[in-house]
Amino acid sequence: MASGHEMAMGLRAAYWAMHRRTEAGLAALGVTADQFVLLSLLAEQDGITQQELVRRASSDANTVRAMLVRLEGRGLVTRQRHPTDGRALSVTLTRKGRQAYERLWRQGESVRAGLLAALGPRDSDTLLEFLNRICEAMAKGGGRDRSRPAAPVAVADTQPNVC
Amino acid sequence: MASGHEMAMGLRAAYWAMHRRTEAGLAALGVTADQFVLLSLLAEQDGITQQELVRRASSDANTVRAMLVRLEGRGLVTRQRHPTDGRALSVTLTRKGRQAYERLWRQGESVRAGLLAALGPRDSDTLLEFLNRICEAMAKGGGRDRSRPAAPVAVADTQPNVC
DNA sequence: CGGATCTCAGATCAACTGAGATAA
DNA sequence: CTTATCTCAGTTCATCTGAGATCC
Repeated sequence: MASGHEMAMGLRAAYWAMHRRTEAGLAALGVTADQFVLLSLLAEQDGITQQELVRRASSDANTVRAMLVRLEGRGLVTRQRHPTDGRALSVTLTRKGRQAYERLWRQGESVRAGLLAALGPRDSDTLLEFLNRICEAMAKGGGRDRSRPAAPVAVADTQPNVC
Repeated sequence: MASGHEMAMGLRAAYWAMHRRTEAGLAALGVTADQFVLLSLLAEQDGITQQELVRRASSDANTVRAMLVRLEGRGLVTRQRHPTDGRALSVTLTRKGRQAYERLWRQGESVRAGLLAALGPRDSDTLLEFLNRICEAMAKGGGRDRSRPAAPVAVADTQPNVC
């Protein structure tokens, strides 16, 4: 019978094993696994704001900014004022960034294949559902709020959440 | 149908959600979530070597050393020469360390309860099995070996592995 | 005005590299 | 001699805090 502590340690072990393998595969191309996450989110939907990247990458505003500054310095992304919201920045992959992303994606093929092969299609779906439930459970109540008293009466979440 | 990329992102999201909640809960007691992992491994089995901690914590020898130096500086652990292997150090919780660990453990109760409640006992077992399979799959082939040409003909692993 | 988005400075920690000491 | 364990110096990256600018 699994304890909460075992689940936590198992999650940790699996995440780090995956992260290290990804990192090792991508290192030759000069991009970290975390930076690749940002690039892949931009490849999926270009022109989203930093805030959106923060949410989707399960990260932090300052961290994402620092990473984007590095990526921008290497000419992989650009940041421009958002057309309708002057506070926000709209982040886009450059041509070079997209080419780099495609190479990185191919480089990570073996990791993704390994994940799928480890569980098979059926259990992969189940795992994803379990992980989403955990993410939701962990997001509730412990989120270290950086927005003051939280949204008051948000009727429905219009934005798709990471969980 | 889940893709390898979705599994990776889901694993990332779940791990970080859990990690952040743990970190937030433990912050008041001046210990990071990663340091707590070491303390909990020592509470489970005292007197193990740094190398053993590295394996069980899914970490790195230099990282573990740095963390132990901090913990030792705060009087939570001690390190002494291993009785039979002069190369190794045997790490132990001090009285203060064990007391701190017990407080930290209680502080993390809500996180562990949240994990269990999110899946229930049956699915928790299933998740643990999935995570172990992923960990094994990721450990194969991509481990960035720091031991030269790898063990040659190890008949059976005497040490329990993290995966 | 309050709230959201981003910037900047600064600190801490974790992760890693590479070289070396020591012991098995 | 080779391998394993740990030490040490130094680097990079990610994370987070807190203060402030700007815009909605």
